Amino acid sequence: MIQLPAPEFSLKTTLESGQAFRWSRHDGWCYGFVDSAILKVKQVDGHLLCDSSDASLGPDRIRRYFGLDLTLSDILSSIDVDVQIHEAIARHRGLRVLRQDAWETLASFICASFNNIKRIEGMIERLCQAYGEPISMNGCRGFRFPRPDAIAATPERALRAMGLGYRAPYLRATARLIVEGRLSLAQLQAVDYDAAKTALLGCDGVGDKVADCVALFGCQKYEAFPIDVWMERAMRYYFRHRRMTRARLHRYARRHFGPYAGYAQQYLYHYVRHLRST
DNA sequence: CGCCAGGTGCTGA
DNA sequence: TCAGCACATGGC
Repeated sequence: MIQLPAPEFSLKTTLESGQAFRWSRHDGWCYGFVDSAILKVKQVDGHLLCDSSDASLGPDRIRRYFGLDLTLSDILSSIDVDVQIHEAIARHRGLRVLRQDAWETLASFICASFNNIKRIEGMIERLCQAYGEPISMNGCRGFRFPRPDAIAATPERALRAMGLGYRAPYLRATARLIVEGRLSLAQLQAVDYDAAKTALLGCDGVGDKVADCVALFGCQKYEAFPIDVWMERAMRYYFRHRRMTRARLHRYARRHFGPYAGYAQQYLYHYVRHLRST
């Protein structure tokens, strides 16, 4: 059992903020995957208690996964530039942007387009059960996220049978791009935001929004600002009487919030999605 | 049943 | 550059 300090952090808010689609909760513990290992984790006071299926998933990677190596208060100060984001921060302080595996993030958000989170979770779970490697921890069984070559080798009709709909050919084509070496996900970690986004836009089924999600959640590009229907709705508040295309909203947001615009996006996204329920 | 969902690709102005 | 449209599917 690993214990690590987790100041300025809310595990629950972070895992429920729509960044990751494979976390679940059973009797007080959160179960999910970090890369290809199962992680069992719970927050107690200012610490995380962790148990992992694989020795390769150590404290360093867990700390990085949850973004605990960054000082949240500094980031939040830098984006706290108007009353809307101020309210979102006040309500959900502790939310952090995850650093997930780039391939899993890319594949997941291709599935996420024009879709709802419940169904996205179901689609991904079926993909894992059908094409991922089985793994178990303390008798708890699960399936790893399928590797690109497994997806690339699967006929389109089989992917459609997983409920992917028209996204099936997109996912397969993108997997092929990676298998054939025409897109290096490792490279995306090293290059800057613009270069990473341009490369991602070369994938089938990847437009501005999905590319920004992958850049932000899978490539640590904190200036990425994904705009989906919820964010468009949220930002309408910023421009009450003007019609704005997503491209214009995107330009504005990046300039307005600065190098951690992605954090602002995630706080605003979570905030507007919970306006009704709280 | 109708509406919505962490949109994209394509077409035509 | 931007608007309009088709695209699959299931949750609510």
